[in-house]
Amino acid sequence: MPELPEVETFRQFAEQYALNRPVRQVRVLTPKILENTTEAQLRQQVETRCLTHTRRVGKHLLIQIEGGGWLFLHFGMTGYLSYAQGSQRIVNAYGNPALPEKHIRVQLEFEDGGLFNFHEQRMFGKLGWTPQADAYFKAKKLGPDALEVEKAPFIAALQKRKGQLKPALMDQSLVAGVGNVYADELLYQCGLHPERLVSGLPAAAMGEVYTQMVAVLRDTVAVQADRDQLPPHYLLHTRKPKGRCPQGNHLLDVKSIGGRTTYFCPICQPFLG
DNA sequence: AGGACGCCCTGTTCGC
DNA sequence: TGCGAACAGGGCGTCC
Repeated sequence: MPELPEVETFRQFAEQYALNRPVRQVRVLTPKILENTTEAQLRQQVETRCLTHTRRVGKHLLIQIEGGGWLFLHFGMTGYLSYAQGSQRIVNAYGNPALPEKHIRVQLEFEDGGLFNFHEQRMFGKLGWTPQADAYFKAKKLGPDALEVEKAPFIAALQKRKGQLKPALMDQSLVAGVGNVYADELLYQCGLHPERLVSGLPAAAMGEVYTQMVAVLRDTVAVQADRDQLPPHYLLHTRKPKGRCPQGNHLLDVKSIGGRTTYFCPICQPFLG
């Protein structure tokens, strides 16, 4: 499930493998993955040119094309990148070399024979071409990136919200990049119940939400989103049915909140008004 | 208008 | 044993 740390890892991967080498050919293996873009348009915009820069806001990755425009990538819940050179040296993103070499939807072949692949099993992801980065982010109604936003504006935005805490944090227009898994993680680290109403939350608690959001996302980016390398007190290690709280061994509770499966510790995250 | 909810999609897991 | 139902979930459309 690519959230901010995974997509940041993809961005770094793209920086390493996809920039500054002329594209010989674009292969669209599954045209349905394209958004607001035809195959012919994509080829016309990318072939013979180099990719020059990357940008990321939340879960959206943009790669600038020499001479104008951007390639945009969204990874849905099963998307990832890979790179292959020759018949050996297959490299996968986010610290997971075991990802299958399957479900390639779009492939860039460089002049030097390198292959840069966009994989997406479940087809929730999208790829396409857009002329302007900022217009793209605006059209997607993205709020500030969760690792760029500062504390005061984050708290101010949260204070305007009603409803439950977890769905608010997952709203990409409030803050971009937090998905289901890291929303559960940061609330666990805060000791806050995911159904807690935002309206009843003191500003100090919102400050703690901010602090843990940034800490969890930074920690995860620092290990290239390889979750096995995260500290043992992280919930995501046991975030599964019959899993137990890493800090107290309590049986985790699981329920659907805002339409998403939510894991939390009923002891460490008690429900308060 | 903001919040709640159903749906898209496909591979895997579960239950009868 | 085998097959169909349930499930996972980011984002968008729809409804109130």
